[in-house]
Amino acid sequence: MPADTPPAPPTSKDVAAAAGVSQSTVSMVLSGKWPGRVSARTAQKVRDTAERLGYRPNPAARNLRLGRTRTIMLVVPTITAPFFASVYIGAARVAAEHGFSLVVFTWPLDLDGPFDGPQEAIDGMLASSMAEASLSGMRRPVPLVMLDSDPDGGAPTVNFDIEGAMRDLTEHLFALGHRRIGHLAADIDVWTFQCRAAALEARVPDVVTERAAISITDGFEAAVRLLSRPDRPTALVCDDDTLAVGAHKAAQALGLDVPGDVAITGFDDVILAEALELTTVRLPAEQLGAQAMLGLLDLLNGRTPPRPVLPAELVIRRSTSPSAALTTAAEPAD
Amino acid sequence: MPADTPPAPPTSKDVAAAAGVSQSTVSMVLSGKWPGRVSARTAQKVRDTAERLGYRPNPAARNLRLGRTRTIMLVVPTITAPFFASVYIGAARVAAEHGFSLVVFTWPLDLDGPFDGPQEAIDGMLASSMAEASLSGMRRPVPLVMLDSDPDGGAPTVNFDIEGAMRDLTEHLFALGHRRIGHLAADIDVWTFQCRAAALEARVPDVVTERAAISITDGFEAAVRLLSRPDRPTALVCDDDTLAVGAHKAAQALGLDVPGDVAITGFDDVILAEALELTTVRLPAEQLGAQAMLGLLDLLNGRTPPRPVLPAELVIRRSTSPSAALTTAAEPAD
DNA sequence: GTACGATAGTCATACGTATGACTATCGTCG
DNA sequence: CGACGATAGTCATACGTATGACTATCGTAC
Repeated sequence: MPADTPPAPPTSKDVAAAAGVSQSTVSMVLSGKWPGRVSARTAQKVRDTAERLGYRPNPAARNLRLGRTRTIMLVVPTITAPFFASVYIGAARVAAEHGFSLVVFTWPLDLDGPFDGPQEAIDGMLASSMAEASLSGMRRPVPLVMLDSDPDGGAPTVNFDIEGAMRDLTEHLFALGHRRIGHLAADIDVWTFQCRAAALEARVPDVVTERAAISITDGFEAAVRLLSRPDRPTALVCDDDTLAVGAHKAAQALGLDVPGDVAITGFDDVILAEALELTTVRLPAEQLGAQAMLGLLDLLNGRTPPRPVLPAELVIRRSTSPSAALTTAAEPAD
Repeated sequence: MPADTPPAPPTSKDVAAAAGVSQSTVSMVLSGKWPGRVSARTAQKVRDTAERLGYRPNPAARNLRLGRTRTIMLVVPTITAPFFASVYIGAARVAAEHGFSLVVFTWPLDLDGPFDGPQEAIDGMLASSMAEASLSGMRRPVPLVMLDSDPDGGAPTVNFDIEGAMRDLTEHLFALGHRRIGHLAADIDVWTFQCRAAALEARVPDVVTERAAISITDGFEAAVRLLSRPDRPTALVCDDDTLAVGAHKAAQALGLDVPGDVAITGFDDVILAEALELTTVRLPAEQLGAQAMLGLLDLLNGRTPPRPVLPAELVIRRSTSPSAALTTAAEPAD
């Protein structure tokens, strides 16, 4: 009596036998290439039996034969941050639309060693600039698109228009009368944050900067330092919404009203910013992932991908509200 | 002149040739099984040349040969929610420790159709209870562990001690003098939320309930309804931190002080709760993912997995602060 | 009637690995 | 000295797919 193992899934050979044709024919029909090699009658018969048997091609066999996996790896420091999760969503959607799947590889920021992820099983990589330093250890060149990274760095990139965002942001603050601006900077030495610092310093002559790890508590401490200065800034520009939350708490702890005594802005527009009604810069993270995936598909098809620069939108909320500033903190400015 | 294609990665055959042995020997040495079939001398020679050539086994060939992929799929409604991202982290860590990789499949809540993810390429699944309804469409039985789902539902589960958490939560609120409690419930019909409602109603006789989709704005509206009742609750228990944020905003909008006029609690303890200083129930999401992955490994090895129930911890913060309640809202209760 | 091009398929093989079946060599024991 | 068990390998094959090389059939044109 045969053991009742779950029946093995049908192979193309099973379909061939059931349809009365050869395995090659099944393969040719289902691949869709080979325009005139199979008659319409036979093709239909094959498709019907494949459907009836519930045939699905074995991915391992296909990968082996074709020498590719249709799998892309996304390398990010963490997937827990909503920003990177959104990047994932955008990239995964485009990947799925093109028959690719996307795996996440989290490469913590505190690991500076060379990359040693599963390189062999993938056709290409999307890598956050925050993982850039680790990419040196690649054993063989893998098609690569960098996210929010130095456009002159060699690999194709997809970027945000940080300068435009910073222009809108500073003009907004200037219009509210802010002149002394503090910069609560992320203490990670990657391109995107360097870019934010440069863009801010280019527009605000006397910016004062404190650096902090991206967390509420570290942002809190750095903001306390900024807000305790004799020449206390009237606005804090934070590199990240999480830091802005810390800054908000710091202001409260020091008895300062937001936005009356100090305006606060974040970056990214994750749900935290909505919850605390923070003015922030909305970075279209899903678009970043989607565009990067499209660029990678270009690369895999031998085309040269574009290097898009995605617009970032200033989202004005209560933490820089002018009315609050005027009614709470000072007389009308003019 | 040969085109300068990137050199193909070395195969076990290349290693065999370089070491002067057969391909079988290479395979036997590197697999580590086959204790006495190869002499120590030869084995070392094979390992050395493999190292020298930078040989890595081709995963597709291995998968084809062994009929498995060492890939697990995690099915969740969204990876953007920090809770599920943490589940992913925990599961991925355990998976990596055992040589498995983890892919994410997001199965949106609004899709009630049968599951049609890439079933063939995986050895097993972890599925959130929020995707449970979709699992009927599986073509062939796949080893499965359910997350935070009905323990009597057939598949192995990993759960939180919701009843214990609700006991701690209600006792905390009772101790603060709260008697009329509103329940801001998630309007998703899955086990975990049914469980929360049941646990709450078992302990609080006259709970009033409003349901809302899990978002700040929907939570806001439902909370407004709750707080506008003639018999306005003095405490709102929310099924989710996101809902609690909406409730917080609703209280503000109605001119109610938190926690003076109304106490608010959330669920999950994501960063939102920290940012708004919400009392909440900390669900160990990473542990959930890790334990589920361990259970799935048991299942794959023919063992019967345990059905752990993970403790949930009450995290008391400002939104139920007793001192604020006493000083702001009312006279001392006794 | 045969040569030929098109049509409609089949055949054989390769991808790289893992493993059951087989073999050669050697030391030892009866 | 022949048999035999252990040791140390090799050989051959299968996994399921895709595809270049090959073949059979037929209608048509010379």
